Amino acid sequence: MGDAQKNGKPMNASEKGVGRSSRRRVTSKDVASEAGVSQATVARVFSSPHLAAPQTRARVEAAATRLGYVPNAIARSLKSQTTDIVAAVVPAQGEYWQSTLTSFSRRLAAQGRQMLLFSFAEAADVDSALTAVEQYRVDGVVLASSTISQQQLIRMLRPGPPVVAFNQPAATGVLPQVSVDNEAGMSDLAEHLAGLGVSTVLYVGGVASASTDQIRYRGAARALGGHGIACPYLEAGAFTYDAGYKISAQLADMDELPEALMVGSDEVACGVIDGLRTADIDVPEDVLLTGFDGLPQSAWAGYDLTTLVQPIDVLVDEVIELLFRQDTQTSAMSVVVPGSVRVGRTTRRSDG
Amino acid sequence: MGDAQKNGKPMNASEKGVGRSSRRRVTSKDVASEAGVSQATVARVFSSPHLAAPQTRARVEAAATRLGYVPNAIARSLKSQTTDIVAAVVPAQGEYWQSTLTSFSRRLAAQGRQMLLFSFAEAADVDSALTAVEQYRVDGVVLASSTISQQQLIRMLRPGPPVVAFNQPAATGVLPQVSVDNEAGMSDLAEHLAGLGVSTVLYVGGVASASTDQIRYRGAARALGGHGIACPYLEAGAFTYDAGYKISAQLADMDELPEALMVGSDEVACGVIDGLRTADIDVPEDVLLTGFDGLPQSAWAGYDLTTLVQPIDVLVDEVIELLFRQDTQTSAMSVVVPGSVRVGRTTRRSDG
DNA sequence: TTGACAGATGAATACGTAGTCATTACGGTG
DNA sequence: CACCGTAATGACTACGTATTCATCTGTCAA
Repeated sequence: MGDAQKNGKPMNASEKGVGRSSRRRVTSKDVASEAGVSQATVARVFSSPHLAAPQTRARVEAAATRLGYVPNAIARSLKSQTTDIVAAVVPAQGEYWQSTLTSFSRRLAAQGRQMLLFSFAEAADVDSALTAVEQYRVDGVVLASSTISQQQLIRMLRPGPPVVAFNQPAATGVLPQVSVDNEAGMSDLAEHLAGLGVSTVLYVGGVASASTDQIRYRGAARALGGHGIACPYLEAGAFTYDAGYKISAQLADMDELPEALMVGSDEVACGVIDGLRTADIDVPEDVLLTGFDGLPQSAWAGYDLTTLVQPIDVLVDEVIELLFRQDTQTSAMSVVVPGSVRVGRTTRRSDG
Repeated sequence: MGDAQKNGKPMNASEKGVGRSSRRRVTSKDVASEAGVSQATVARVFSSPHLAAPQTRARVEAAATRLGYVPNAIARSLKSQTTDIVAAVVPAQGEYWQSTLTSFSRRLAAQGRQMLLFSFAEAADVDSALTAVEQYRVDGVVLASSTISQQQLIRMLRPGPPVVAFNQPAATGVLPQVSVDNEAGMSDLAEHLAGLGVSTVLYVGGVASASTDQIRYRGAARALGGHGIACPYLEAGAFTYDAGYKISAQLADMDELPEALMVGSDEVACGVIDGLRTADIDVPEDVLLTGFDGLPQSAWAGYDLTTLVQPIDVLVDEVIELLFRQDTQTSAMSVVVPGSVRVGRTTRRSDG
């Protein structure tokens, strides 16, 4: 009550009613008058505490707590021209992307940044997503998806936040890019098969037009070629379980099965395995099989794929570093991270 | 040159250099002077076009295109006190949440809203996530996770954006909430088993303290009790594949297996199936099994679970509607959506 | 011709914060 | 005691937009 008297001015509008029940959000101004300091001081206490006297800081913090003050990030963003938000443009489908998303989100959170998520089902939706990305002045953009067109990539080159492509080799030279070493990875898997004495191999790709698919196939074909092994290509049509399941019917109809199948992604590989099983073809007894990506499901005992495990946390860290490093010219930089082969049951024949 | 002369003032700082190469973002002011109108008119063309003369609108739009103007959503948010952003607080782990995320994201995008993603690994991270949520003045918050504490829920009750809990029965009465009918769903599965003549059942839960787990178990116990069937509870310890895989060792060690296992989630169920298989126990030959959730993987031929399919799109729509409906008092509203039983191979014995 | 009126536009302002600049107070040095 | 540097703080402004209010133009009816 003493305080109320000390303040000679009549209650102003912002104090009408009990105040507690007001829906209006508390601002730094409110805290200022509550603590008996200026708005500038309140701002300092929250953004650069070392510039405020300890005693003042304590008083302001107490007032802020009392009023339930929470700094307005929107206003801060407008003033500071930085949002602490990173946009992620990611396909709605596919196990792989979903598992990378949360990794991204956590890494960013650890830095005090947030992730604005844009997922798209159709390639056509990418444009509207990019438009939205431009409106929110995010601090960085991660483009993930092998189906984003070259033209859409170029669109992001106009003045704006830094952009990094994720696992999208087609972007090399156009945008800074981070990906696993697709070619070497598939090559390693091929060498593994060759080491097992395999002499006939069929490659089952996802989408032939996707750059990751092309490069992975190249890795397989080259390595096998070095051993005099041919490697025909068969397209599943999508990077999905269903596509793998369906294409397996064609495999089952073949006059003679190859000794091994190299599948372009784990999710497709799981579909292929299950599909073959319905035709009474067992993996690995009747045909060996390799995957790619290292999805959690690929390690499930029901599948236990031999696959190339992508070090997702490393990839994510590289992307973030590339986004926020300031020193060098990163416009055409491409970071390639090696994966590691995990040998599972699908390349282990009981009879050796 | 004529224009330059007309403007008596010398070039100001913002026009230094060639201008084209400047990194500075184009503002409505820039467009205004380019089009020879006021900033207010530019704003009108973009936010309420009907208030501008068609001819003016065309001129402004042309100028905007020429300059590559993109409205600044941050500034708009500050002025309009609305961000068109919805925050989602979601656990980093768990297949289930990942599949709902993209559904959310797409629905929101269709409304011109974006999703700010907050994923947390530890329950302790929830608090920092909620703090961040409060700073960005989002238009709505979706809380998804059975491990968010009551206290954390209550924290969100302070004046702020509307909050809806997703599949979190514990929030009922505290926050508006949307979930699948866990009890009825598990009850339906139990009836299905009872219809098969099963007389001994074991329930394998995820986390006993999670409200979803409790309610699902209750559904199973009640329905089975109605048939005079007991239903002991066993806790896997987490809603993960690994937890299911590990707990299956305990099942394999039992003196006598029950006729059926009711598992609290599909992901755990997959782990249980694979784990039992290593002990040479086959599903469904040696023991029947049901899951819950209707994950994509549960429909994979390798598992083909009998499970309760959650209508995720419906749930998501309900959440969004609850967030943005204005008319009614939604503070204690709880929406429960029925799921549907999908019968798979795991409750089909070849011998009937 | 004049008044009323609607349509179109510009000037000014507010949103909530962070930083620039100016002011004050204070302790130490010559 | 005068001077100066530093710490602490307040007044003020800019960030880019949407909206209110006032102004202006042209049309139509009286």
